[in-house]
Amino acid sequence: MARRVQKPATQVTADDVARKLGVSQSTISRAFSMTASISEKMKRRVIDASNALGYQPNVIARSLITRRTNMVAIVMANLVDPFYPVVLDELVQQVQARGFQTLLFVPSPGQPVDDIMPNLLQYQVDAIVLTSATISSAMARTCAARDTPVVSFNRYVPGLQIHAVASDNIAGARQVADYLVSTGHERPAFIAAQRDATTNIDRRHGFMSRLKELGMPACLEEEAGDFSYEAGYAATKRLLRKAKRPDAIFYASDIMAAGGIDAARELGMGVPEDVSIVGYDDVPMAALPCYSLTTIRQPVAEMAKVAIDLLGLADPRGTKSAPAMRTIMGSLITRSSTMNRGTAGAGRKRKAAR
Amino acid sequence: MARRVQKPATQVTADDVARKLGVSQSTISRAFSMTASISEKMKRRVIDASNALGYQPNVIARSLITRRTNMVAIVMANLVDPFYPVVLDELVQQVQARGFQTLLFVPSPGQPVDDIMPNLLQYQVDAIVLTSATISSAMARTCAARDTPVVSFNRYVPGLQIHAVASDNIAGARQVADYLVSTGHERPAFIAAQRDATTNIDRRHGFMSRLKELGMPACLEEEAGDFSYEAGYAATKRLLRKAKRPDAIFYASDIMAAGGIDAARELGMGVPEDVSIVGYDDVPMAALPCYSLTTIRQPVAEMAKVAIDLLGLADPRGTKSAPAMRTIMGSLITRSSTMNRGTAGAGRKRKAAR
DNA sequence: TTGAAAGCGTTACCAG
DNA sequence: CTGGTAACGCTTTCAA
Repeated sequence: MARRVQKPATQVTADDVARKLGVSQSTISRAFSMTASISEKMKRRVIDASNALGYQPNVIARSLITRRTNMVAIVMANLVDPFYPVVLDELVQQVQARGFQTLLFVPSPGQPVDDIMPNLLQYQVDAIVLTSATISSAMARTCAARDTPVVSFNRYVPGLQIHAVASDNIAGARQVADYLVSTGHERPAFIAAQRDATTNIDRRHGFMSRLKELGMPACLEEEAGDFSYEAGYAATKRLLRKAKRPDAIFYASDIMAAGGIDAARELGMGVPEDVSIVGYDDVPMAALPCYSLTTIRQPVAEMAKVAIDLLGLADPRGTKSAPAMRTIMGSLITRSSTMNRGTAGAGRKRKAAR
Repeated sequence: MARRVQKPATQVTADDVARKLGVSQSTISRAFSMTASISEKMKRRVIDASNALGYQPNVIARSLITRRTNMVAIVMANLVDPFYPVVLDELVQQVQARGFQTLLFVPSPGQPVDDIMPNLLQYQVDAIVLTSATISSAMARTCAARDTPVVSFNRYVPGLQIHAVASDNIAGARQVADYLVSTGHERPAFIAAQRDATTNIDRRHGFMSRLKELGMPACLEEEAGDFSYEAGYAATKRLLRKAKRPDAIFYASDIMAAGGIDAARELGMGVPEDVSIVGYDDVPMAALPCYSLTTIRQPVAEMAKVAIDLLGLADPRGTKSAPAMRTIMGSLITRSSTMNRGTAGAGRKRKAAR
């Protein structure tokens, strides 16, 4: 039996196609470019021969000379919170729709994003999307010097010279305050996540300041520490065990609110009978019957579109726009984790009278 | 005021560093290679000068000559099912831990993976991971010809010449059958997802065949159509409205089972009092108090490790191993969506007697 | 250990 | 419209 000769497994190049057709290698290149001029007939011959030989242009070699890799880096610091798979999905769709590919980076827990940036820049990505993560201003300058646009999704750092897209957290939180007051709640509380996250800061501030405007006395507050189910659960237990219990709790995020609902129920309290619960994000989970969570819906698809648009991928070497901050309006989705407690003053009586 | 000259924004190359140091460009290259021989002193000088100038090797240029991009493509057909974010997280961690980067592809709904493979191969990725997706045998041959290893995660196609990793779906489903029978269930049912998905086929078969072995009469069955909450919900409503109702339902996946629990409750039935519910995957959601779902836990971290190991990324141009199929044992996690209905025969009486 | 030179596979420019 | 030739930024022989 003849020993099978090992196939070289070397890749088919434009030269191979050129040789087969007896034309120059440049011609092969032109057949795959939409700007170069080439006759229809020749183009057909090249395409056919390429298919026959299994030739595909090597985009790595191409990007060496065009200086564009057609890759967008997406940094995802968090895949556990159910909000982020949705975000990733939308971002990737937007990237791919523009003919680009996604290079995904997931920092290991605790790893600062600045650490992975050099690595990422080595790959010569055409743009960078950061989700729930920020970089130092030094790193922002490095990116600017390289003409690599950066957009921060769902977070921003005031003064940092990069693009940013977020839902209007302040306006959203104000809507929650308006809604809770108009439905007769009298002792609202806020459960906070990371102190320094802009999402947390703005939602807290919008909520608190609007309550004050509405003449509501001091709002209760509890620090959960981070945006997790467990943190929301624990903070809620602490809060509801206090003497002066709130009749409504607004959380910095949906997943925290879910933990809150479960905590309240475990304490024998009804949601919304004893306490109304409001989240922020409108993750898929919020619509489940066991939570049926009133929340602010983040328009993720639109936010993703705006974010990718800001990168200006369309115009190669085009004018990089100045860092812009875009905030997009969310909308209040009312479900059954909240209830109308009667207009302020009439209070519980009105409900009982029905 | 002098008009500022526009910075060329050209990247710093090894040549720039070489010029500054008065050495050859090869020396710069050697300083960043761990195999090349270079004096410690020179290496220091190069590294220092590189930092000063902000030089970082261009990995794109490197990969053109090394023929390795250090990129692994991950194809994620589904990010909606909560099982997949977990999978993606683990896979990316494994990829990054080996010093590789992830090129992520999300096919648009309905787009066959075969369509995006050429695109993906153009990027010269060193390996490919497919999750809940399959490719044609022609495409598998193309990859083999290019020496690009492919592993299918959580799905396999018998006879297809690519690696595959999955939990032992047959054994897992058998465990469910054993458990339900031993806890006194007498009318088990199975709710199926896609007919052609190997996960569905194996879970169904393992369950059915074990029930038969245990002398259980014909198992009820309902087709949900796909692996979604909505499909599980709808199929459960159909099933529970029938005259002969099951006392336990095993679903092809957790998210379907969650839909099932909600459907049962909506019909006024108690879970587990009226019907026990069992899922498969052990997604984070399964542990929530409102579902507290009995399920088979897929050892995702271990599966991801095995999958990436199969790609043989460690040895460059090394011996590509023959296509292997690895199945990994899952474990039964019992929670309160199931209950003990007493040993068969004693049946409900025993429970009532307590 | 170091330098010079030859590629890697492509695009882009310049003649014809 | 087509063919030659010079990059792109790097790694890798081969000599010195």
